Amino acid sequence: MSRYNPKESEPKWQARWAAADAFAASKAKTDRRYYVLEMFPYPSGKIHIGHVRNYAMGDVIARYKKACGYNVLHPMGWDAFGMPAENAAMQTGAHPGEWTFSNIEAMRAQLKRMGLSIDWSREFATCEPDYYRWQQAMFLKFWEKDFAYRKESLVNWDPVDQTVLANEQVIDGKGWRSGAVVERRTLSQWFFRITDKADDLLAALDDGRLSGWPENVKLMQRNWIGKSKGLQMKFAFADGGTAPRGFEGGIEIFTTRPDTLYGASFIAISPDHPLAQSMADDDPALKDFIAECQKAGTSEEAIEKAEKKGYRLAIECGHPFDDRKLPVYVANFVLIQYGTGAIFGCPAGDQRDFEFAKKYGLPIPLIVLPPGEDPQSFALDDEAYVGPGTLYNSDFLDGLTIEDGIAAAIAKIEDMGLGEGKTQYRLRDWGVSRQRFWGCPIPAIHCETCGVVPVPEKDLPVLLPEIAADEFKNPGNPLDRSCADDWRNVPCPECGRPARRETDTMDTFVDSSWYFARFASQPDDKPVDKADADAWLPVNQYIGGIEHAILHLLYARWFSRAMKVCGYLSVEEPFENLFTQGMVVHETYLDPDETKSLKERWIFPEEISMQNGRPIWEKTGAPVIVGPIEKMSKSKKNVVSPDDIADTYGADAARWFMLSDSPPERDVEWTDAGVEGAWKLVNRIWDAVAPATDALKPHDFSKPPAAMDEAGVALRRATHAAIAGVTDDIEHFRFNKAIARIYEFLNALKKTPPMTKEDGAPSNSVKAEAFAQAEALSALVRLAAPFVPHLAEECWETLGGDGLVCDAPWPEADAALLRRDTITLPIQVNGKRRDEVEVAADADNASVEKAALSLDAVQRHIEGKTVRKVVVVPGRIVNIVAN
RNA sequence: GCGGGCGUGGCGGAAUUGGUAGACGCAACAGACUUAAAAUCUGUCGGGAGUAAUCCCGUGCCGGUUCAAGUCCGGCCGCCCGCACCA
Repeated sequence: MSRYNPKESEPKWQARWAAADAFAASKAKTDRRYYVLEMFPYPSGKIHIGHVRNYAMGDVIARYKKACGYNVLHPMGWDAFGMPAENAAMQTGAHPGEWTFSNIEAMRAQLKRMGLSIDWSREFATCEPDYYRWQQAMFLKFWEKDFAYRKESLVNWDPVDQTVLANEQVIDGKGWRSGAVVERRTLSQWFFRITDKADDLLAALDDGRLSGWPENVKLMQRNWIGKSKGLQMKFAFADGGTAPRGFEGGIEIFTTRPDTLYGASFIAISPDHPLAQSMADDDPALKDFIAECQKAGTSEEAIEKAEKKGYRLAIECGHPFDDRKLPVYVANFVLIQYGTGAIFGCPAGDQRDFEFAKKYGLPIPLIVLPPGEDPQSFALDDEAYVGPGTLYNSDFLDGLTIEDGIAAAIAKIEDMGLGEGKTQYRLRDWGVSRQRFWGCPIPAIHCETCGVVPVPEKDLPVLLPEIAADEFKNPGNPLDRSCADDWRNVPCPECGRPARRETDTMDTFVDSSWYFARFASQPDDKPVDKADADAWLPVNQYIGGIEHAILHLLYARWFSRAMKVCGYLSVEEPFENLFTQGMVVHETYLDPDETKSLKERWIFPEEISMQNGRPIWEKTGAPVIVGPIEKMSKSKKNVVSPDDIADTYGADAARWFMLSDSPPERDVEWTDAGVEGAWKLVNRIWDAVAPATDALKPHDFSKPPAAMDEAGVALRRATHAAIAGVTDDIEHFRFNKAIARIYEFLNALKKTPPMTKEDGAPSNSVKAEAFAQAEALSALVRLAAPFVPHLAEECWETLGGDGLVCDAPWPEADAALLRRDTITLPIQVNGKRRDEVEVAADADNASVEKAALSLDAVQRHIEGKTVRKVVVVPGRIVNIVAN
């Protein structure tokens, strides 16, 4: 019997699929369609095993749905703009585009080796003008609709890389890449007005529109949007005469606890608050204080340890309800980004305010009485009280619960015309400007006379200019240097006078916010054709890493809404079902030589061999230190190459291993033993199929023979149980269990005596037993096909199946074979299993009880006792209670 | 600090959602084949007692509900993730 040879088989079947155009999504037949999408890769250079896991999952779904008769769209492309290309350019002097496209070439070849059922005709890269020009067109539309706007904003500025950094890219106050201390600058930046949709983005998480999303992702988005209801109100200055110019009206604050207004003892504003900035002009000490606040780290520890500090201003505010005067501080713990950048301090009800009041000797009026406390004797220890209770010392609020107090206080303030109930969001508008070259140019022109003017649509695309390779070696954005003057200097589209292009490009998250729509429809005169996009969207199954739980998935949801308003498409929620898969992790290995720096001590797994169960470094023959199991990363060198795996075991084994054992949402550890196990499985399937040449041919599977021996019936039952089980498991993303069932089925199949002639040749008879075996093999191959597609084709051909197995229909379970005439019930006495009994499946409780009580083991255990109760759970269990 | 999740053999993990704990795989051990190894096949494989039949214990710990708890409830311990001076 020949051994299965993936090196020959895999390229052969890949070529056949391509020749048959097997995975092209049909444009016409969208009534029974299914759109499977895995988050498209950044072309970093090479596919890693994590990609293999991600795409293998999507491929199982895509192949399964195709077999079920769906018109499947399963595309692939490249998230191709971004910093790494520019960093590579900085190092090598090559154009970022060159680097990107050569990576795409390499990675496409690697992906094709994995045998994915991709419709490659729809492939694109976001850095291609055919893609980004439509992004520019939509940008203009968004601008027109006021979804895109410019504003001055405080940004994290990396002085070495000379670019703005997202908050996530600032680590301990330093740039994640350059390590330079990040500065805070005010820059005029482009924003998308995502906060306008905050309420709907939040509502959809809870009203069933995203019922196909995992709870943890929804929770993260909920927290990120961070809705809180409260009161926004103005504290007037106690002496209007002293108010600085422009701030005469008072200080606007936001609070979620207006019920505690009587507990107010000070007002605090952020160091970045305009009032603080303005007053600092005449107050050098305040200026110093503000500068000091801005220097402080933003890391977790820095915040936790940071002392509450304030600077008392020479102004006071009046209390809205009585004649108290409240001092005004600039305080380091008040954030400009949230609410109004100003608060009223209620020390008794807020720990930060409490610490602040203690430090500056401010009063701490008690206003919430915890349940069961005596108003005369209740006192705070060393903490604010934030729990439930009744309001007191609060005039018209006395005796109310916190909830009622909030409503009453808001009503009163509204009556007085000082403010109103308001909902605040933590979510901020999306800053999309990046001072980078390798991104989608923002189609705007700055004119001294006309201001910021949109590039006329007829002038799109604004292409990235040709830049001499040398220029990339300098930090910063070449678009904003003289080398780009030919591109940068343009006449104003409105007045015709000399003007300058916007040199910022768009955040790459913009590129990935609509690519799924472009996969569905790629007209050459607009972003998408509405009818085509509507026919395919929403994506039925989206699969990707949990690291995109917030930003990408939130931006894409907003972008769909914006596109809908602009008339490009009709869906608001682009992803019907979302699955977030776990990472691939691997052991790390370290050179024991501690004189080297840690960074230099990591060793690639391929340099390790096992001797007597211990890892040895081939280079030295000496043992290495086994480090922790971690996410595969280049820096720790704990990576394995999908190409090497495919060379050794084939793509099928790699795919099988990535989906077996661990549940898909959990991390999986890559081990050599694991992939070897998968390789064994490939061979076991092949060994089961190989002797059965053309075994399918004599049979009409729609007409099972009436009579069959016991082994045949048992095999048919196993076949149909496997079909039902695997189908259910795939539907529910339980690939590890689907695989376990295939193993079980294979074990059952191998226990059945082979039904071939003695000389090993296939039986051409239509004997019932041969039918059962042929049916089992046919099902086995089709059930395994989504996981190990190349092997399945080879098997299908051997068995004499019609056409390609990737075009074959999914097997259907016969319900009659899933039903059992008799079942085995476990029998418990006092909750402990003592025996089991075989009864008719439809036996009534009385006869089951009788059968159970007649068992020897049961009699032994109830001897000398009285049977108090017999619990019969039909089809499940019997429990006899005796004492 | 706030929010969420998880804890099952040597390991990855199953357990139809309250009903036979340990499916399936990996590793290990024993045997068959082989001059030998690899591959393959067969068997054993949570702990303890016993020749055996069988019995006792066992899902992080303590308690509770129930005929019945890995699963539900309360309280601890440990690990992981997200957010974080959000007023």
